[in-house]
Amino acid sequence: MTKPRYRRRKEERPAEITQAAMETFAEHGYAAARVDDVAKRAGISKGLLYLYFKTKEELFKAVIRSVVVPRVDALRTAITDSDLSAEEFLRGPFLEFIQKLPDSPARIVVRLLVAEGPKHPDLTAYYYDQVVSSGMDALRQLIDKGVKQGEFRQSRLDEFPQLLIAPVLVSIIWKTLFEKHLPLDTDKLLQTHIDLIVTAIKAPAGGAT
Amino acid sequence: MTKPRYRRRKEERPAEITQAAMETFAEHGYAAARVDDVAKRAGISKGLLYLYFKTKEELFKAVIRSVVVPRVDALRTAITDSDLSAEEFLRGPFLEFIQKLPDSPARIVVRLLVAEGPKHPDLTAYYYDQVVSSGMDALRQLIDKGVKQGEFRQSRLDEFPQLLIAPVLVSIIWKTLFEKHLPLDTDKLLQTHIDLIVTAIKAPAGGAT
DNA sequence: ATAATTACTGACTCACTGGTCATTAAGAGC
DNA sequence: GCTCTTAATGACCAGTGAGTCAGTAATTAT
Repeated sequence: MTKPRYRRRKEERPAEITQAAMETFAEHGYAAARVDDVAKRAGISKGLLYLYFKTKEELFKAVIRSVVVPRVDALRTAITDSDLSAEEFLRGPFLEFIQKLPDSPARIVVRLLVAEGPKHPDLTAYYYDQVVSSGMDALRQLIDKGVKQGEFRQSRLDEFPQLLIAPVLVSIIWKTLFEKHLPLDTDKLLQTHIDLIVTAIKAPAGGAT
Repeated sequence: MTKPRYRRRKEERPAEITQAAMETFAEHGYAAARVDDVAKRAGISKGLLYLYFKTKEELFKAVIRSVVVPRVDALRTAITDSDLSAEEFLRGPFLEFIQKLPDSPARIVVRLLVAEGPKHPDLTAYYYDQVVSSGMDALRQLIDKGVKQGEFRQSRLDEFPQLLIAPVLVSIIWKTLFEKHLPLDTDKLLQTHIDLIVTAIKAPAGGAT
């Protein structure tokens, strides 16, 4: 009755390693995180990790991708599936979506990207294509819809959809740095933000049908 | 006629080293920056650098402080000295101030803080006290003044003054990461933002004198 | 001029960690 | 059971870079 020293689990390893890496990067950042620690956390040897990921940088990219992909899909389907008015969508599903971000792994991604992005141009490009570009398109589309329907007045917001998610960055960075000094009710902050924006761009009363 | 191999310049060294460090950190981030390179850039030996700064971390903190201190003073005096109305102040000096940030060393500070902040609690505390806390106070004061004078309606913006500077973060991070993919007119973005906010909180026509 | 002081140099150490590889053993196939 | 494949190990190597320190030379004091 000798217990085997390990089990072969080819399928599960990559996801487990990625997860372990994310947690380790979250604690120490990319540069200061040791590959050995990632391996330990995943319950494997360093050698095995290098069987699945060629370099530390590859691992890094895999982490980013693993977080980004599902989240983007979620938002995109939410937008296309919905038949709410633009305002209702902003106040409903969109608000909900951004309220989740500050406590999700997105927080770690932001920190990692800001810190390491400039040194990984291909990763930044990937993130830009997958998240930023399509996210902006979706938001612009939403705003334009609101304008066409007469809900919203014409404004320069559709030129800068980034303004809609700016407070998410504030929330994330606040939680990363200042939570201990002064806790921030990010849900309420984001709610307030949406209220302000909608107020600003709402068409004056007496519009179309 | 032998030129001396070096000159003793006790007074100027610290500032020069700090400056060189900021440039080096800007290029590579804190972790990946070599102390040797900072020294070379400052035109001195590594040994001398260690005479002025006990550790790399000390140097890091000195860099942050050197950028932060003058900038905060600038804003604070701007606010207290001005006798403009709240709206005029937002559209004038305040807009000007935040428009300068994305191309100033503040950009580097943000990147460094997001990346390394969690590992340097005392530095984060310092930044919170010197910049965040007093900055928020100043903004809140400004908004309250606007409300008292009847320019602005009561809103939850004074609970979350962060919303006023949120787009600055977007601008900074955009310039750090995505400038090459899609240049961003940050001046116009910030202008748009102020327009929207002012529109949202402006009191309905027919107010006080 | 000479001595005393100290800003400054640069070669060295040493801990650390990313990445390799020879070896081991789990599990599949016969 | 026996053999073969390959998932998995862990000791090792080599590069790197933070921090040290014995010595040097610029400057000041006498």
